[in-house]
Amino acid sequence: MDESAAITPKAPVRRRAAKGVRKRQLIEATIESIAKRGLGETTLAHVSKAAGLSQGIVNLHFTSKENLLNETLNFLREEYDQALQASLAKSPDMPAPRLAAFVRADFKASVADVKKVAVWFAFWGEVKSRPAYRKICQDRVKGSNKILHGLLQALVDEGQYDNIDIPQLAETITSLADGLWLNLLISARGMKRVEAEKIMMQYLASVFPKHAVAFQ
Amino acid sequence: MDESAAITPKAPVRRRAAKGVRKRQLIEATIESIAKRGLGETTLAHVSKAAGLSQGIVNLHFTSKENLLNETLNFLREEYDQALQASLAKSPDMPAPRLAAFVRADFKASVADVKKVAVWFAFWGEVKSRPAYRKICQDRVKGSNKILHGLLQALVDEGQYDNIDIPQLAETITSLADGLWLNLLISARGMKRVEAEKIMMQYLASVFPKHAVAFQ
DNA sequence: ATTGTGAATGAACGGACATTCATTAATTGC
DNA sequence: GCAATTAATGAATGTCCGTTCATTCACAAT
Repeated sequence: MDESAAITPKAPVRRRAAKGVRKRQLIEATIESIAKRGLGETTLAHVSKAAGLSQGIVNLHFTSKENLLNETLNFLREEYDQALQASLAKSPDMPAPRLAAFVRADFKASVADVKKVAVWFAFWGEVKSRPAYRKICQDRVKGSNKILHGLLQALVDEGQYDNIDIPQLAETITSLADGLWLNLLISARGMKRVEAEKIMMQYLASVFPKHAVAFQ
Repeated sequence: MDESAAITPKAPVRRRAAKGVRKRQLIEATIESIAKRGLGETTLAHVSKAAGLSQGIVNLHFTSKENLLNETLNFLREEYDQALQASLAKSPDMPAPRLAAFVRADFKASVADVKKVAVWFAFWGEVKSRPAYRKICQDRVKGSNKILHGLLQALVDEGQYDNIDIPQLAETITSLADGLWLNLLISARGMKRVEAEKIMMQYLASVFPKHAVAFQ
């Protein structure tokens, strides 16, 4: 909470650190700040202070604020991708459980916590006017969409489902997931991750009734 | 496009106008600016210039920028409500067509055009850190959710549908609608309103198969 | 120890922006 | 017509914030 407490207390303050370490540290401070104050109110002073470092530090490592924000969004995207891959890697190699693992990734605690979701929305809110943000957001969807298509195709084949328009179904699934994220953020009586996940699963069970057990 | 062209050309520039007229004019200029530049880059100079008025005009009518933004979001909410009411008013008085009218309202040209959606997302992006925004957004959902529950109940009764969890279904429908809006905003190969609407209808037809005709 | 290197600092700078307010001008009531 | 009223202006003000850069400091090589 208090952003001046970010310095490791006992250990003699390491004044020098590897580039990668600092950049990551600053990106995480940025995420914190955006979640707490919003994109508009986030200043470099906030970020550097939260990281326990000095004024000019962001410009040193990222050249500009704009750059820091781009890299922050990119970090979020990579983190999302990795969570997705990890979720898939753990699932048994069958279409239905894999699809379940795919959508569950969206609601894992590390991905769908309110802070992270708030930051995603902060960037989405500027997508229209910032091509750089739009590009990164599109890349996220493009990557996961490709996987999703594969999973859906496999499942349709396995279950001999008829009349399923895969591209359209994929859009529905991603849209529903994103909309549930908004719910997580806004909902008055605090919709929870598990509840969102349940809604998602219920939907998949209805589309693929023969595999309903996989979506419980 | 060019924001200096907002003055009505021939008519002798009316220097004075009713309070309500000016406020509305400024709110519309704000929406334009947010859609074009984003919330973060929107300045009072942009807004007043786009309205063809002077520097201090926003402070005169809204006291502060914060106030202007709150009222802009509120305007959007009211406009959304009215579009919903209008859509319902035109529909025949039967559950299925009414439900169709309800969701179609979300994808009417006046409501779901890219500009407006961009502005919604701009505000959603700050919801976490701005209680005032959150409140207004919650109110929007609360209002439409109440109507939605009624429609779903009526339709379930009429169609004798079993095993339908109405609150959960309502969440699914609103979430899907919001997610489709995000798609409208981000999607590379420009998802269109009609396409989003089709996805929505398809979903409803699958939930209420006996009334599928109403959702075409 | 001495020196070279580059990470880190933080005071200073300049531009942008919200807000203020004295002034101007249109409109209304008398 | 003549105040009185109030919308509107726009230059001025003060604050905030991103960026710069001369300086300091930690560390490694020699």
